[in-house]
Amino acid sequence: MREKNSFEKIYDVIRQIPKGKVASYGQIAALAGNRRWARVVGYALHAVPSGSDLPCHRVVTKDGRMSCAFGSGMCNRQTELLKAEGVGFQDGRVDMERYQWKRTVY
DNA sequence: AACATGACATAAG
DNA sequence: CCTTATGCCATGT
Repeated sequence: MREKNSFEKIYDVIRQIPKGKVASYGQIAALAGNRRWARVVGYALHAVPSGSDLPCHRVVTKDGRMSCAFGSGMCNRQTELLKAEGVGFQDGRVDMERYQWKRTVY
């Protein structure tokens, strides 16, 4: 099974997301190497193997909202999980300005 | 190889 | 705010 490079990078980036923070698809895609991978990121999460440590609930859209396409209406569950991690929500949306993970760049 | 679909982003109306 | 269109990449049929 030859793992695709893209997926590995994407998974790696997502795994680096600290607790209590969230990252958007575009953000992850950009950190993975290309921002056009936003779709691939979504596909990667959909293709994530079961039992992975991938905090998919920390991955949100640019609106700070999930696409509700997780399980069967688990979208609300993700929000709860994030709140439990200390992420603040506003109007059903994450306060991206405060909780969007900003990769410590040097 | 071709077409269609997708857990997205951005632009334009 | 919503819909439509385009881009980009991967996967399934």
